[in-house]
Amino acid sequence: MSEVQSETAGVSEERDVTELVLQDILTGMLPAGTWLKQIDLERRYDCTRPEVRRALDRLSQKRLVAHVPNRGYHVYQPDDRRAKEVGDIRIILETAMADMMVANVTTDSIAALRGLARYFDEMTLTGTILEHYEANLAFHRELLLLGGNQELVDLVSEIRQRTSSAPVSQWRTRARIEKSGREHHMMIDALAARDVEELKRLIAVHIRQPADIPKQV
Amino acid sequence: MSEVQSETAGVSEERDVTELVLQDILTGMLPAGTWLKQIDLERRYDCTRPEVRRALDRLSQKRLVAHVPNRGYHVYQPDDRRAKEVGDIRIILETAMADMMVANVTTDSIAALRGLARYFDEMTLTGTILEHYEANLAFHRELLLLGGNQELVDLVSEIRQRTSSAPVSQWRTRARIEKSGREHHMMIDALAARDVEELKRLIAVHIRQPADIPKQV
DNA sequence: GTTACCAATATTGGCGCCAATTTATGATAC
DNA sequence: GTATCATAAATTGGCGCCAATATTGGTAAC
Repeated sequence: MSEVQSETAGVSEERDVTELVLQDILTGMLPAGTWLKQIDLERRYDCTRPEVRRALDRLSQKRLVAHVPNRGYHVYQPDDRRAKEVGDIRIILETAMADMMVANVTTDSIAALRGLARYFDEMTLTGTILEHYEANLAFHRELLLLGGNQELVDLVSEIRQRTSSAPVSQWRTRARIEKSGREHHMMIDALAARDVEELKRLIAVHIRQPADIPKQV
Repeated sequence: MSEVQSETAGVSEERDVTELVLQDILTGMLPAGTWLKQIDLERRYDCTRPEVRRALDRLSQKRLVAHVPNRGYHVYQPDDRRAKEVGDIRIILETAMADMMVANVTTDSIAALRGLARYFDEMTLTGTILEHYEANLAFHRELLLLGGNQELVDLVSEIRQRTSSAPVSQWRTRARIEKSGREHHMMIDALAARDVEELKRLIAVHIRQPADIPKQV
């Protein structure tokens, strides 16, 4: 009864292995193409074999890792065509919500968004990759929530993961990250000004991540 | 060695249990709210415990069944709000593709669609619920394929399953089904006429499934 | 020196058992 | 007669073992 639940990081032990592997893929700690040997994961996350297997199965359902029968699982190699298509889908969904967002916006939600945008900027400087990634997610989640379609919010979060498995290539330059931060604030401005068309334009540009990425030869 | 593999449906034995459970949910053979006891499924599909568990885990990831720890899994109770939201998402995605569809349409694709629409009509009369469901899926898949976004096709197929778990309520009346069949052909007509706006309107109406369903009191 | 084949090792993946928890049933007390 | 508690049955879910398969390294032959 009076048993201590955990020492310090007890909660993290409790957490699902799937989440841990997912995070390591998203942060680039497990690069694309890496073979995920069950024994390695077992030791890495200090968990049992069935837990590892369930995590791998779930991630392969989400198409984040690929499964080759009798060979194992490896991190999905990002595909240019797929990345573009997922980007297009996100633009369709998120710009379609722009009207609703403007209709539902309040001073409170503006304030909340501004706070999340600032938090993102902070994390750019002081946070870990994961914190930064999640700050970005939180902002876009809050923004989309204004659309009033909960299912759509979840869906976008979901498909977001499908190509962000290439965090290195997309978030490489500091210039790009800082541009993202500015774009967040510009979106809030457009929202406050009730300018639907400008908001749509900004969302599309933001998702497309225009090719200012220096082609490393 | 000369052992007979199976009596008749030998191939179906080889198939994934997840698919089988999914089909039974979709066809209404396992109604919403049903508790899916592992032993029952084990016997029903003649498979092992781990197979059942993996199937249940996958389906709960897809939000088709709900998991209550230490209590088991049960078929998801369809939620009106969610159903509406998923419908809205489908309308956004599928109407957004209308321009591309019209741009990419050929006489061959018209012919293929016409064939699938006719096949759907046939299945209305002679097919099983599953065949009918799949004929419908095949038509919409082929239609969406014209949009040129493979990821979007898969995504729609996926989210389609999220609410079609209430097949009874949506496909109840024969009148509604026949109306669906006619709408398919009207979509093809609009496509052949390169009429984007009409196509969008038809898609929206078709997905929305206007309330001609007799409210059973 | 190189290539092909075979053996040893490592990894995957299927299967079943047992502990923990929950639910149903029956008995007893009020 | 009803409510409550205890005991028994059933169900879930965690864990580990073992067979099947792929990979790697070594050896021998050309």
